[in-house]
Amino acid sequence: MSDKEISKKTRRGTGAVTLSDVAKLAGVAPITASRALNTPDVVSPEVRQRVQDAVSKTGYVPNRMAGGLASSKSKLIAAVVPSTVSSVFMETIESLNDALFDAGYQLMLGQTGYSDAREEQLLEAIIGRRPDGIFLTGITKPGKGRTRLVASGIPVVETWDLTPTPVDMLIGFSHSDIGHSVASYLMAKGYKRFAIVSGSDERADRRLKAFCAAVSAQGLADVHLVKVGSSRTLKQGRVALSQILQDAPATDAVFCSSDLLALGVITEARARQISIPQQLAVVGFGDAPFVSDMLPALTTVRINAGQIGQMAAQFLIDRAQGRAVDPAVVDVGFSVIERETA
Amino acid sequence: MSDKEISKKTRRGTGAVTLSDVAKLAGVAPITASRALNTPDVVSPEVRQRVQDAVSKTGYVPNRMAGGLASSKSKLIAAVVPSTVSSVFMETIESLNDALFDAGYQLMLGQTGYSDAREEQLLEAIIGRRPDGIFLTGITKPGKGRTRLVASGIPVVETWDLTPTPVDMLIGFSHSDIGHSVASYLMAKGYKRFAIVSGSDERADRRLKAFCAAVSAQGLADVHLVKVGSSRTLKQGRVALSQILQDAPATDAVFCSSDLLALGVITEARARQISIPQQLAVVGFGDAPFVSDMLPALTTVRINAGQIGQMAAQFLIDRAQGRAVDPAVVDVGFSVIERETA
DNA sequence: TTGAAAGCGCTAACAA
DNA sequence: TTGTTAGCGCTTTCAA
Repeated sequence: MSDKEISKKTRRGTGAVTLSDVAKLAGVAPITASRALNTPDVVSPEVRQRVQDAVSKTGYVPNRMAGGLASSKSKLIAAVVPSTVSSVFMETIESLNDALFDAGYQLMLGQTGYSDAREEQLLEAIIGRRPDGIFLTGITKPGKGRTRLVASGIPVVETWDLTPTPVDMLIGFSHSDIGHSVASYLMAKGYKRFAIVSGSDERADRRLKAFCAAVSAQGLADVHLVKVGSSRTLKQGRVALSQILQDAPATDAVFCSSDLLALGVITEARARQISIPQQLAVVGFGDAPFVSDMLPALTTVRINAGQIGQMAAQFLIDRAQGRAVDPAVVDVGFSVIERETA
Repeated sequence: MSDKEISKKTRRGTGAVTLSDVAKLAGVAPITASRALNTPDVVSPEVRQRVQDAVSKTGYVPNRMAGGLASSKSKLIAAVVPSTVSSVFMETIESLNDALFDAGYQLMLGQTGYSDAREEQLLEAIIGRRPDGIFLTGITKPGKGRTRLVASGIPVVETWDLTPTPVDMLIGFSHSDIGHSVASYLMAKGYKRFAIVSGSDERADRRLKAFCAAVSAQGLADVHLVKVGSSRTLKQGRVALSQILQDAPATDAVFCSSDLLALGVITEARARQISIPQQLAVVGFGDAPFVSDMLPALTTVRINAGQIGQMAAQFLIDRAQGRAVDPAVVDVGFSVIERETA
């Protein structure tokens, strides 16, 4: 009716049901309808009911963009992972997402593909959404991205690593300690000639360096190193073992930077009738859900990925709701899980 | 300065740099700054430069929530998966996300944990964000969720299955055809007594039924069925084979509803010195990246998961930008990949 | 090519 | 407990 009259310079919305529509139907002011939905206890039971009915009748779904703009609370948390298919990180994301959803938050997921340029773009896109928190896999290197992140004032939790200079909160573990522990573990078992099969990322490098340092501290021979790409497939593990056997045939223990690589090494060993762990020991990294039931069961480094996700969710939610988080730096540790391959 | 004067009843924003700040610094109206950023060619080069400089100087990051509210375009796409750790779906999500990001869209990820109630909640939360498109894993059952989805008017692409009654767009393949094809494949190889190890989801059930139908059409013995939970671990595959050997020892071929289950069956067979494929054939589902390099290499059903993600992104973006998508229903098919286990 | 005005749908602040 | 008013930060519409 009145549509025609105000046709001049009137912008129509999407036609979707708005809070005003609901309020009108319930015979209250929009703000009262808002309260009936968001803070029900502050509204009389009768009004609450009328609003509820109006919501049901109209099929109203609140527009969170508008709510977010008005309240400066997006109820959105962004997470950045190198890759989505790698299940090591996704275990964390799964528990993060679960915990967030239960608290009424949505997850935005971005993947960097291990590219710094992409990470930079991604961070800008994320900040543009004004999320209430940001989950990062790994540590942020100094640079434009980090500066923007700090400038945004958005709560950030870095994970999966340790650093003396976190952007904000931190939940991780020491990769150096892992390298050291695995080396010690293997040396204690009497292994003497080591090889490492490693993906090319910075954290794996730190495990590797500590491993080598521990080995040379005992006066043992240099560690033979095989680098694979960032994809870390079973196939690469197989190829790596072939190279090791060719270039360093005396190798009696291999430390792999992922369980899948370890599985590849084991597979290749089986193809060549090399017995594990008698002739060759293998240690993985990650403790993927299936490696405990493999044959032979994989000795590996266990990270409590689910715990990282849960804690991160808690930290982020606490901060989003104005509570302090203390301590804001947590070392969740790791454990070397002894099974059959070493 | 003037802050003090308007202190009464003035709501202050987050203190972040806004478009107005940039505009002021560039000496233009806000709308001109907006145009300089969003439609640069419609603005004079000189003004464009001034605005760019102001952006750099201030570190301005546009508030997409505000932009979205004003333009009714959120540049957000939501995706729903049953679980995040299962890499079958994540391969699709990865390519979906890549394609979306390149087009300036962000991905919101929700997981249902295979629960209908949760899916319902999730859908409501998603619609509240007014995404420009929704990616769904599987087919939406009639119900409140589906009704809301249709009512929202948001472009939807259902995937990973086929149905004569899609909500909107559809990219999938026939699970019945898969069951039938695998049965035919195995029977052609001379296998006669079949078992199925299946997760409890509706799509696996359809593969299973078609498999059984094809088998009984040839007058062969009933298919022995082992159901596992929704988690589908390697361990469950091992347990399943134990059960099969006990309850149906004459079984000569097993069709598993996931590659990981198949890996479990193979592992258990190895533990029991059952030779594959001589004594027992095994077929998986999914063609996970590592199964081709296993020993023995897994015969499985390949789904082009990456293609599904890419197409879905294209469909959703096209529709979000007002272009029609035709055809809106695509069968991407599947293939039975013959390797060593069958 | 630039700008003024209005409003997207909601909530914070204040008042009653 | 309820309502009024004024924005949140941006883009659409219309006018120059």
